[in-house]
Amino acid sequence: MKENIWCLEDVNMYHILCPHKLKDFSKDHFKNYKNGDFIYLPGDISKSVFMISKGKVKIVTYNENGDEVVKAILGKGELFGEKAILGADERADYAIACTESTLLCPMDLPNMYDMMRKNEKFGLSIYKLIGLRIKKMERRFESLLFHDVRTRLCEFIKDLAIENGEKSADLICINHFYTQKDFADLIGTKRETVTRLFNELKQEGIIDYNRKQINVRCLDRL
Amino acid sequence: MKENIWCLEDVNMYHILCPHKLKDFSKDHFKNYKNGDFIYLPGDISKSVFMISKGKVKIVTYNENGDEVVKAILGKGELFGEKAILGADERADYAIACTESTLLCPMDLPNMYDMMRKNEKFGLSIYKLIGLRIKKMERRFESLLFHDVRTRLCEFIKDLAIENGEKSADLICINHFYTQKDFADLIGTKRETVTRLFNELKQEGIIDYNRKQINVRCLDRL
DNA sequence: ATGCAAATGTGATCTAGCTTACATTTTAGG
DNA sequence: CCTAAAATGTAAGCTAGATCACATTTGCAT
Repeated sequence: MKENIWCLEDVNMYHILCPHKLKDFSKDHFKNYKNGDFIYLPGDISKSVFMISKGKVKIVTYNENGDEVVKAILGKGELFGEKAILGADERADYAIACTESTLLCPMDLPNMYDMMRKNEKFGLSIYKLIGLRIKKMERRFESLLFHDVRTRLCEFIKDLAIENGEKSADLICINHFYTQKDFADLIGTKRETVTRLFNELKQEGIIDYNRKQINVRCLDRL
Repeated sequence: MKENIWCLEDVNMYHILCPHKLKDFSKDHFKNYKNGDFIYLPGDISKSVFMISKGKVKIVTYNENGDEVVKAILGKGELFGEKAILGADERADYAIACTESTLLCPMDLPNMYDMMRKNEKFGLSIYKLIGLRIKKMERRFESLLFHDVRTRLCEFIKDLAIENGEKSADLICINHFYTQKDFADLIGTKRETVTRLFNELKQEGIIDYNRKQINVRCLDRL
């Protein structure tokens, strides 16, 4: 339910931020990316923020051992690169389109600031979005501190179900773009453990799954 | 290095934000708190943000098992309750003064917003501060994901040394307000483990310590 | 001063989840 | 259509750090 509220708010954000409704952004165009295209790289100067209009985007870094670590997979209506607003002048990670024809709306920073000053509603929306991001991060952090791996995975799937799930009859169907390695990165564990847990949950009749779908049988047992 | 820069920036913030320099805040006064005083409680409506002018403030929550968990201990020039700016209307944790005569400058939200709109420099400072907070959080998060407990404790002490340490001859002296339980909470481990590690580091001649001081003998071996 | 609660110290288990080490299945690209 | 690479599956063994169970020290309140 908390999630539900957030989710609604997210949608709201999209309507407010979506440049179709914001003539001031008329200069900016939507940009199309193919699967695998880099949107930005670490070290690039941050001169814009992106709103996803269609498709999925992966945010990725490399840790000190050189392993690739997925930090987030974002979808329609979500903002990224938003640390630019907060004064980061260099990108710190990779943003990679991970769907064919990913449609993004880049929003120019100076423009952005201008709008935030002039348009109260817009400004507040941005704050709220950032606030939401912080809340999410804190939630993840606390989950990492206090919950074991299984609980974390269940929470993650639950969130996915609520945000992207399609309710059909008695089960919720999640179409996603995560590999088991991605799940592992995002909840802070190893791939093998994720595999084990997925099978455990399947055995227990809580979920069914294949590479790109999870079907949740009982949300409340997650 | 990076820490140093952050630290400097923090100080900068203080100069910009400190209400002495901001006549628009003339209505707001400094407020004095005694050791143990509650500044706010979970559920309180968030109508202001606080800047610490003197003393220390503990931010505390209770996890689902009902254990008290320290989330941060903040000092002069640091801001807290700033999630109010980002649209949180209720406080989510406890803020407790933990020094005799803790001096705070509460900054009213409506005022704040007003200023942010009118005064470009002020607005940008706020963004930067929040950006800094996010960066810090991400750093902690990554440390939790990738480093073992000992490394995390060392990083924590190193940060303390750089932020609060006083260099005297060949060692850096840190005067602090943390119990071993606090350290444990903040780096995500248990008190017993912290005790063990403190002694380990002492044995190895890297630090010396007592209840309220840590003397770092070799920063680079931490 | 003294007595009690909080903070610290230390050892003996115990275990979740990492590591390692492969096997199998699926997907993409020439 | 075939092959290599990526993604998944599974099992045995190991280890960092949690837990439990106390002892000791410190500081504060009366």
